[in-house]
Formats: sequence, C-alpha cells, structure tokens
Amino acid sequence: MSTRREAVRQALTESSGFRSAQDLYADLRADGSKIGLTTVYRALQALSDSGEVDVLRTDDGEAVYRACDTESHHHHLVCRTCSTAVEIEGPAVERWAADVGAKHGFSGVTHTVEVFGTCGPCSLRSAQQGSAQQV
Amino acid sequence: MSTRREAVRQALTESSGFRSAQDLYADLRADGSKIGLTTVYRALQALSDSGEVDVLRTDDGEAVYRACDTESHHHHLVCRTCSTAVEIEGPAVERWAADVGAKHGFSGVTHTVEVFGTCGPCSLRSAQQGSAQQV
DNA sequence: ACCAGTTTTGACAATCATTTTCGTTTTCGT
DNA sequence: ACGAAAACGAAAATGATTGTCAAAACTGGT
Repeated sequence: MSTRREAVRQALTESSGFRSAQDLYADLRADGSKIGLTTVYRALQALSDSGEVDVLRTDDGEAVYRACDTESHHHHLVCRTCSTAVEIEGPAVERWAADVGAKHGFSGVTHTVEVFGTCGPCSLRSAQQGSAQQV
Repeated sequence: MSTRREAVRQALTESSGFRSAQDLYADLRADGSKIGLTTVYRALQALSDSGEVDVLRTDDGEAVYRACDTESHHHHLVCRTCSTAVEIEGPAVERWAADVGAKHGFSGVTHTVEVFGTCGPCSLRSAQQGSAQQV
C-alpha cells in the first residue's frame, strides 16, 4: 500500500458519502498534494478490486466510491442532495433476489439494490430556503 | 412520433434484452436504415423521458435500454451473457425500501433493484462448450 | 401543387470521464 | 549504494454522449 493509495483511501474516509474520482482528485490537490489524476484512478481501481471501497454509478454514468465500515455484503441509503450514505442490510431482500433468480432458472444470481432519498438535514435546508447545497 | 423514433422503438422491441444506443444504431444501419447516431440517442432520450423504455447502466457506465411490457414500476432479472431480461415485481422489496428510508429520516425515497445471473439457455451453452455467445 | 414556418434529421465537432502510454521517480532487497 | 520492480504523473488516446447548425421533411393554410 503505497503512500499515494493511502492518501486516496484517507480522503475517501473523511467523507460519509460517495465521491467521484474527480472529486477526490480536487480534494487532494486542494490539500496541497501533488498527486496526479491517473494515480487517483489507479488507487480507486485497486481499492475497489480488493473490496475496500464500494462503487456505484450515478444516473449520468459517473463512478462514485465510498469507504464503508464493513466489507461484508450490504446496501446503501443515499442522500440525493449531499450524497451522504447509510449502510443498510436486508436479509429479506437477499433471499428474495435469490429466489427470483432460481424461479426463472438463472444461475450465479447477484443483485444491486440502492435506496435514494433526501436526508433529514437536507430536507430541512431545502424547505427553509429554495436552494440545495452540495457538501 | 416521427418515423425515426418509431423505428428505434421497433428495433428495441425486437429484442428481449437491454440494448445500448450504439447497438441499436448498428442494428438499424444493418437493416438498411440511413438513420444517424444522434437521432438514435435523441429517440432513446425521448422514449425514456416518456417512460416508454427503461434504462439502466452497465458496470462500465454505458446506458442500456429496454422496451418493457408494462410501464408500471417493476424490476429486472437480467442475463449476464445474452442480456435477456425478465420483468419482475417485488411488493416486499418496495415496502422494505420505503421503510428503510423512513426509519432513517429520509424523504422522497426511491430505489433501484436489479437482479443479475446467467439464464438457463446460456448456462447450458457455456457448460457444453467453453465460449459464451452474445445474442 | 405552393409557400412560410416549424420540427426532425444527421454529419461533424465538442465534452468529459476514464484508460493508455511511456518516460521518470521511488521503493526495496541485497 | 546499486539495480530491478513498482508506483507516478503528464499528456495523448478512447469512447460514449451531447451540442451545433445547416439541410431535409412535414405542417397547415392557400
């Protein structure tokens, strides 16, 4: 684990939400690091390969990453405004997905489940003013 | 509903699986159409805006589309090999997602749920030979 | 059939995230 | 300290998607 990769992991850990490679690159540069964009991509690739970070795709296809507390299988409840995420489990959903696959004769069944919404703080904020803010 | 858009919808309907804009463009051109790539993208945009087709993102961020039988909320069981999809419903999952969101104080809760696997025919095919085939 | 205005189209350029390339710098073992 | 291997980063390449803009097709009224 090189210093650079550690820096990327660190930057990711400081956020409770999902961040894109470009975001992290900007953060790191803003903190004075001389890291290159390529390295950020490589670090994220390695971290997600090893299962240390979770990846998902935004609606416009951008990959976003998150350093989760657990490396075991789980899903996320993600705020659409600030991107903060809560790790959630759903044994019932796991079972359901496996059953559905089996019922239709599919093998090697996996699934993706993400829940989106507006978190409490962001709801309040947008109710008071008219503008949403990105954290 | 212009002729071009209709042609795109038609091309999509002829497949039981998810297709990318580039795929559809290739199909249409192969059938002799003089349609442009830009138009295919525009048609898909319009069709998905109006809810006539479903969209999802592949692991590498490419958008893929499908003309589903129903326009009501549903999920998919998708074959990883041939991309054929089965429309599925899961009342339990709907409820679970809404509950999870509410429990954490999130509002406007939505969710994405997709199940992946290898369909029966594709399983057989890859068991017999070593090569997988794209339909 | 004809015209003026609107809509649709498609070739091409522009974007933008991500990946490759490739020479340079670091790290490590000895 | 020395050389091989791994990590870096700047710049170019890639590939899907979107923006631009002039030409083509379609519209309703005549």
